[in-house]
Amino acid sequence: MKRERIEEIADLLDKRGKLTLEQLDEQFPNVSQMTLRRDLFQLEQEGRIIRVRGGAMSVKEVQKVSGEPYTKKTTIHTDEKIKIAQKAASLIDENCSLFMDGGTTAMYLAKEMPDKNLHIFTNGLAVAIELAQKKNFHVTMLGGQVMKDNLSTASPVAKAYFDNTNFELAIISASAFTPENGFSCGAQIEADLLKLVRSKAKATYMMLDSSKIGKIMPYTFAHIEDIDVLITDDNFPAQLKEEFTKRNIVVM
Amino acid sequence: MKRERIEEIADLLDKRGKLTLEQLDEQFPNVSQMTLRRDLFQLEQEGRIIRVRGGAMSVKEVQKVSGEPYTKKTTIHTDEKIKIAQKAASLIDENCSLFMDGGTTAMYLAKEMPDKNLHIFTNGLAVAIELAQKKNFHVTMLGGQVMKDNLSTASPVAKAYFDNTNFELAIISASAFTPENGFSCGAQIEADLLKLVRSKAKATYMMLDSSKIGKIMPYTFAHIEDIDVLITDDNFPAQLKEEFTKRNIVVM
DNA sequence: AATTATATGTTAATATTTTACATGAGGATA
DNA sequence: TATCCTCATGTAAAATATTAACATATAATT
Repeated sequence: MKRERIEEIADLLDKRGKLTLEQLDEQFPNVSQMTLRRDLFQLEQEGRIIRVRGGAMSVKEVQKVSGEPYTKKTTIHTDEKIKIAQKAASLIDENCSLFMDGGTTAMYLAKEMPDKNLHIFTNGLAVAIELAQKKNFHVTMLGGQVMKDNLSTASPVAKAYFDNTNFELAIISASAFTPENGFSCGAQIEADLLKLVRSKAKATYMMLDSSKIGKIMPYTFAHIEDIDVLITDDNFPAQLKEEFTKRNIVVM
Repeated sequence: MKRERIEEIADLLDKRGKLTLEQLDEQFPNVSQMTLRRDLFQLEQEGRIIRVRGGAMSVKEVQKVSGEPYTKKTTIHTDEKIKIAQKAASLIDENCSLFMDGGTTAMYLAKEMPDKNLHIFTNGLAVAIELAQKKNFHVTMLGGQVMKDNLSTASPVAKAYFDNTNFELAIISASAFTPENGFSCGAQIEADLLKLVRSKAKATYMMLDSSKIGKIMPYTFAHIEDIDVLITDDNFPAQLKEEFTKRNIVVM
């Protein structure tokens, strides 16, 4: 009953963003202010809220203030990305070994994935940290030069890693896509890595939100026929979908 | 000059994550607390910090997914570690190539380091992210299995990376130290990596806050005579210092 | 140099938070 | 069931931090 109240407070704070002790007192008339204070203290210990003079605020609220911690992109496509991530997460079986890239969508995927026994390789620093939160994951970080814009690594030496390792699945995403130029990204070294990953994996799942369509980036790392499953959002053009399905590529 | 001070406060907060008014007062002895309060108020208005009882914290700090989480209990040894980090930072020359480990002290060091042209290798995920914030740093992440407790990587394959790379300096820290057992840590694979790093570096600087002294962890990766400089705090026992200096190791 | 406006300092008043101790509810044990 | 124990909660005083109000200084403008 203590725990329930605390969770209720946390929910309320996530919803409202910020609450004064007075407001909390109104919401919970049957306990004293001191108890509420102690609850807030505990939530603070758990890292879920920040106590400020007069009350407390939700950590989530603060995190919202200026969008993604490491990308400047505003969160317009956030909802789509989360949905794509959820779809992708539903495709992952237990006891499998897979590669994830270091992009924003992968970040959401990392959060959505169930905490099952999985071996995961990634070249994303933030993704690796997120994955490391899950008890049952075995996470392997690929080394290499750190790209500051997307906090991923890439290195010609990565090949050395892959020589001893196997994964069934590659779940990756692209910065840009057109039917003619395929899936592309902004760095040569990254493209090389992704090609390598593709060749190593038994299957490649591509996560692509529709905002990427029609854009071209300098380095292509895959063409339509190179992938097995395309995971996208509802705005994906029907005629483009045709292009994939007629090549026996699942679009979802 | 008001603006300058405010920016300085903001920088400091981004670096430290959190500051008490008392700490701020020490940093700015020529203005009154009230002025500092007003500065904090303004920064809060600008959405860059959050004022909490006793002081303030950086929004960036809160936005950080993990790394050095604000959740972690305000460690007593924080101030010592910052001082150690500052000493270490003062030793780093421009245009040099160095290795840093993934520990907490390294995290502080990453924040304290001046944004000069440097090549830095690290096995710490959070450290790499922190280093990537600096424009002039060339950061290379070592790959390997991610250790969840300290967000570092280690791998037998790391050797492959080191074959092609050189660094002059290794700045590392240990989880435990005794004169008999030397510098030790909690994972075999980590010890192996650190030994490798030592052997590869022209000089090894060890950061050790005095709380580590007298503790023993399972895997020793260096003995007293293996290091060149010991960077520690004021509580470092004088007789132990003797042990180092008589071997021509600089203690600072 | 005079006059504003802005920034800073000082202290008292106010509000919040913490501490310390008291009470009560529920659970386990004999 | 009585007793002891632990944990959650309540109360009020004490400690601490914040704000408000006013005084003074500094910089800026004419």
